[in-house]
Amino acid sequence: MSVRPTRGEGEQNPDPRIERSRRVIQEATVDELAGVGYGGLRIESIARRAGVGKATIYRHWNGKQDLVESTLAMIKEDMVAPGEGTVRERVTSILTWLASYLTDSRASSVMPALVSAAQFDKSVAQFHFRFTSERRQAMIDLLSEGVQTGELRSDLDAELAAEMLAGVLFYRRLMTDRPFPSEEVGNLVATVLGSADRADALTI
Amino acid sequence: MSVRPTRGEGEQNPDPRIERSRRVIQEATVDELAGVGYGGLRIESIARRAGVGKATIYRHWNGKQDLVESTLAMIKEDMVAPGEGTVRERVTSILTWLASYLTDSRASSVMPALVSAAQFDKSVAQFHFRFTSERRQAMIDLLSEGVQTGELRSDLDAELAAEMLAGVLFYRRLMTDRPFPSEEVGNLVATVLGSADRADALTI
Amino acid sequence: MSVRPTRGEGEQNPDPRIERSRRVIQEATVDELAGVGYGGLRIESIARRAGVGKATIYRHWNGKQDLVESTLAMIKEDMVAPGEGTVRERVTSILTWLASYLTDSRASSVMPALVSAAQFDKSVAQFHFRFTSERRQAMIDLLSEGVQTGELRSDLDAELAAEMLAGVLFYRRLMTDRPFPSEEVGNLVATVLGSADRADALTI
Amino acid sequence: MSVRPTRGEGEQNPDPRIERSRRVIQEATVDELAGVGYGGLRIESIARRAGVGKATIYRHWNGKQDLVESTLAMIKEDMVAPGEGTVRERVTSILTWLASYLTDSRASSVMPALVSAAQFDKSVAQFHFRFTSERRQAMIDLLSEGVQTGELRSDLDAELAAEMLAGVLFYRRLMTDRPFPSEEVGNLVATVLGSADRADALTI
DNA sequence: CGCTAACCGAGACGGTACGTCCCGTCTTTAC
DNA sequence: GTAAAGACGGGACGTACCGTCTCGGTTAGCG
Repeated sequence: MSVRPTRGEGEQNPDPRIERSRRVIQEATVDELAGVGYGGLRIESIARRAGVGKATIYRHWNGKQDLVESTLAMIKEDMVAPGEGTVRERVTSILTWLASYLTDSRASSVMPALVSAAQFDKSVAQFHFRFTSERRQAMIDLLSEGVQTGELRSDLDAELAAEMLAGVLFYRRLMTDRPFPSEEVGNLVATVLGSADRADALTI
Repeated sequence: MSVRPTRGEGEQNPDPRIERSRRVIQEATVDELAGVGYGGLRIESIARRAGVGKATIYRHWNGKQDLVESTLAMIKEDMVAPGEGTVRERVTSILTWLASYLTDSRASSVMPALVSAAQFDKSVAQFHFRFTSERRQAMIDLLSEGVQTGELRSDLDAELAAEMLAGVLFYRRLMTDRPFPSEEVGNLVATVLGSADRADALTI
Repeated sequence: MSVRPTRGEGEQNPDPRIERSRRVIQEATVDELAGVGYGGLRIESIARRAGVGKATIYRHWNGKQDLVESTLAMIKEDMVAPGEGTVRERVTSILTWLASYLTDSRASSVMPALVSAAQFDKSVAQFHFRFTSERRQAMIDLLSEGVQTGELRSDLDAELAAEMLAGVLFYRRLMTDRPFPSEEVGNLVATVLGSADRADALTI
Repeated sequence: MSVRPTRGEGEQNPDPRIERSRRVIQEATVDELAGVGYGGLRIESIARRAGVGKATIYRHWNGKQDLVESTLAMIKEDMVAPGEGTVRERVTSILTWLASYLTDSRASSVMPALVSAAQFDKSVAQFHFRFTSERRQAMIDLLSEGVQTGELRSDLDAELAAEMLAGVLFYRRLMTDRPFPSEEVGNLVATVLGSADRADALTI
């Protein structure tokens, strides 16, 4: 947890320098994370890049871990809204976003750092696993909805399907040097959920 | 590349102290990696744990990266042989091993470290991706064999299926705190390849 | 020089808060100086002890050096008036006061700090040497008066005698852990000036 | 006390780098002390001036105080031997050396720093007072010898005379900007001990 | 079997980054 | 306008490791 968490809406005007410091430091942190990863992160580099004193970082966060956690939480805010349409369309939309997020986004380069840090840092782990869990649950809910409405075949294991869909994307991002291209998401969805025009005949 | 690469079989007797030093240092490295990850790795800790001088490590490897790479290559040797039986059985056997490898093995705890290091270290990346690729290709070959012999349905996309199978396991290991249990590998295989007794009716 | 020097008597009423701030800050400064010396002086400690904001100190003084200088000048005001009686009595009286000043006074504990600071700080040096010089000149004048009136022997070197008298006291204060006891001042004066009853026989 | 005190004669060859490091660091320390005093001393400045890593200083000393103490002890070694001749000649010789030491010597500029530090630092105090005491005792012994041999008048208070002699020199060094010139030492000695050719007529 | 060269542990070295403390400046809010 | 509170950029603190180096003390295996 950061020393001084983002304030609630009801509070008075704080010193605007605080806002500014937190912002420039987090921006520098994202850049550094993307460039050298969690392990290579240097507080002094962040301070230098942000043009602040090292003490200013420690004034707002308790250390590298705290800073990274809070910065990742900030990035998470950028997450897409679900969208509209059939379940199949919404699933495709979410996965397309995820694929491009893992392919292009500056923020995505912190994912490997996060995966690694989560193994050895309790609080990073909590953040990482909770965040993943939320994303996954949203997908499971969506798939369950499709099963209930009959759009998806009735014997679909929503949980396993969700893990296969996400699994392929993360496998390609983390274990290979060829991230899953967003153009092929349609193909992946068709494979896991069955193609739309033969939905009645499909088994997975 | 290590300063003194593992010798081929044809070489003369080296000083046995060298052999011993390399061994105890790599053992200590595995223990440290499992305990604190790649980022937390300290050469001095390894030296202390191995009971050797720091210089002895640098005498045999060029640094942390070189040492870790060579140590991981050593671990890789432990990889299972394919086994026998039907394609479905062999696939299940490999995945069961992989699941338990990712769940239990001391060595598995270096996987997250490897994932992270691969992003920022060219040579670790090369090692990591090549190793993954070999594993994946073996699986693809196996699935293709199944398609050709008619054991698996003809429209199976071997590559995508391989990525789904492995993807679920790695997703669970890297992105969640509940690694995929080896007991459920049969279920996973049935879902992706279709259950054996209805193989003719399955589409993936 | 302090930013806002102590006002002369003719000035308008200043904000009484200013007067109060200056006072409590200087009191805290004396306490800190006595406690940790010039080198260990911390502006933040003074502010905390005085119960004022750090900025308040900088509003009235330009920094540590300025604050200390102005504080020492304040202490100096406490200096004794010469007194009355024979020259020998007045000399004894002044030295007795000086001995007890160097032995007991809270303020005396800043003397070593002053000695040290004078070597490296031009303005502290000016203050320190001027103050010492005034004290010394008063003593020389007094001794010269004694020589002229015939109370002291005619070949007395007033300047050297003054330095011997003060020298012993300061030597004991600064160079040993046994300050010169005020009870023995009579003995010292007798040694340097000759004992009163044999004044005609004495040579120094 | 320094972490690794100067070794005894019987020991084996140590790493010669240790000797060298201690030397260049102490040389740099003397220079810095002379330049900025004890209060202004910066470990990083010493390290920079000596061309060593900061850690090397902490490898050999426990901190600023320890380093300064050990450095002053080193300087003390340079102290003159008593010399020969009559007591009066030897006293004059010692004081002449002390006067020039306090006037010229690079090392003398650490004296004010020492005086100040002794007030607030127990171990510096011990060193400072002990050193002063040894010097003073040597002078007292010398004067006592003169009294016993009849070279000096019998009613001389050796202790007080020693303090007057040293007192004048230190008073001039520490309390004024005009250190006592070594050429006038003869005059001072004559005043305190009586001039040689009228020794029988002298008091004090 | 003894010599010599390689290998070893130990740890000093010049560095870099850590997280903490204080400096002197600057900004805000309360009175 | 003055004050308390405290954020800010800067820089030194003392610690922990880095990767390099030097040192004697083994130990191997060739002569």
